[in-house]
Amino acid sequence: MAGSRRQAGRPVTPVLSRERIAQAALELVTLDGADRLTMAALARHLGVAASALYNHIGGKADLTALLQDAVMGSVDVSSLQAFREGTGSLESALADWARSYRDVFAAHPTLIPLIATLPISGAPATRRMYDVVAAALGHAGVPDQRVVPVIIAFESFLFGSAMDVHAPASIFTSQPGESDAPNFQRTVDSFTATLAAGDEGAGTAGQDAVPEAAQRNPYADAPFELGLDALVRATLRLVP
Amino acid sequence: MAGSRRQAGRPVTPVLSRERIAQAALELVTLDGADRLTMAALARHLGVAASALYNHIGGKADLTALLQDAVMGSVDVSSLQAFREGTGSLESALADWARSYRDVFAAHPTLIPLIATLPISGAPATRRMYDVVAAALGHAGVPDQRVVPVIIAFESFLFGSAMDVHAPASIFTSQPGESDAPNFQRTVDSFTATLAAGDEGAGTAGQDAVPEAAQRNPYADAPFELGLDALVRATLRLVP
DNA sequence: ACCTGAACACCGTTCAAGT
DNA sequence: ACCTGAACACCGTTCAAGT
Repeated sequence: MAGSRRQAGRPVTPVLSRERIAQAALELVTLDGADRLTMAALARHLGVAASALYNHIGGKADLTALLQDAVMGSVDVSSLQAFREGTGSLESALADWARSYRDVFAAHPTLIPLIATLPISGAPATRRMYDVVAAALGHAGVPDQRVVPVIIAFESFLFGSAMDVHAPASIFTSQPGESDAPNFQRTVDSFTATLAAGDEGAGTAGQDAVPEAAQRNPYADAPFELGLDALVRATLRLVP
Repeated sequence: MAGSRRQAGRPVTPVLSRERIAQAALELVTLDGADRLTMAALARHLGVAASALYNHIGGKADLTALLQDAVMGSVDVSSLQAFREGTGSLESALADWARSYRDVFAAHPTLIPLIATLPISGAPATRRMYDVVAAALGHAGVPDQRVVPVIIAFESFLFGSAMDVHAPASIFTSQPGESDAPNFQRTVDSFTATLAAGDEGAGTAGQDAVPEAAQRNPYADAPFELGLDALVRATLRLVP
């Protein structure tokens, strides 16, 4: 216990690097959520003092940028790449990419607000992803000046949808007292009833502070597919 | 200076209330952004000690719920209401509502991550808004079990779009060094070129810590209108 | 160059003491 | 019931001191 501390002063071989820090941060976020990603916790996870991190990263904003690239890099663009090379349809390639994108961020919901408003310059993996999407859209015949609006419209929807995955399902369980909003309540009941067939009553279980992916809102998938279909159709309509 | 402090003990007439707190919080957020909304700052704004707030609200989460309702209540649903009563088209009513929704949250971008994942129970103004939307969709002939997915798909897109309004415009100004992502870069140039006509070079001005609405991303509107059109069309397609 | 450990100015929240 | 003020366990960040 007492002897396990590293002595002060420069170690013979560096303990940290931007890569090690990024990886540890991603592990921590995946385990505990971004709320628990503090400089102190990250340092503990790496076995160093918190101040040691500042030898490698500029601060917490810099750490966030590292995380962004690590997460974006795991979005699956293989279908789009294949389409660009002549295999498959734009329709299914876009859908595959969008579902992967949403899944990746649904697995890290607390990261979304951090990442959604971040510039992509200096985030190589992110730029690479955009490039593949742009190339595929161009290959399909979408006019150049329409490509960026398409990508951003998708992205806005994907970020929002990823957040919705973790909206508490209790959105739809109205309190006995509050029977205002009768129109909304009726449509909610109708919607949940259609899902109830073939679904064990998901909702009441797992209340405590469970890590991220735990309480997945079962009502998020139908809206996602509806919006995705709408955006894919709009994109196809842009091809002359 | 020395005599302006309130003495300890219960004041003859209460200084605070949930309403006063909510209003002050909204003022503070509008002025400085949600980052600067701390219990201490809020208390200072109200002229009380921070601990006094806990006599009226449960904590910061409770404060956020108060804010949610205050903000949601300012979304304009009059077009949807008019449509339900027989005036206008669903198409334009939905678009009016969506633009208002986006504008409201674009004015409070830092609030989005807080609100997007919040339950709506116990938020009366929010429930009222949903009710109007649901009633309008029902009046147009959208089947009951499809109403909720439509609303959530819109909402996901609207939250994402509101965030995009405040994405730094520098997303599109690539560093001289990084000329990877050539496909993306070409479409970016093409997009910004089409906007350049009739636009004073927005972008380089206003770097410092300006309050919320200051740096509005000029490239956010075209993607928003594209996605909005896609979702409106998808909604109309649901009417038998 | 790269680490430790103390220090600083914050944060949200609790609680005894006052009226 | 409703306020003050001290206190607690945090936060991110800085910096001298070590090697």
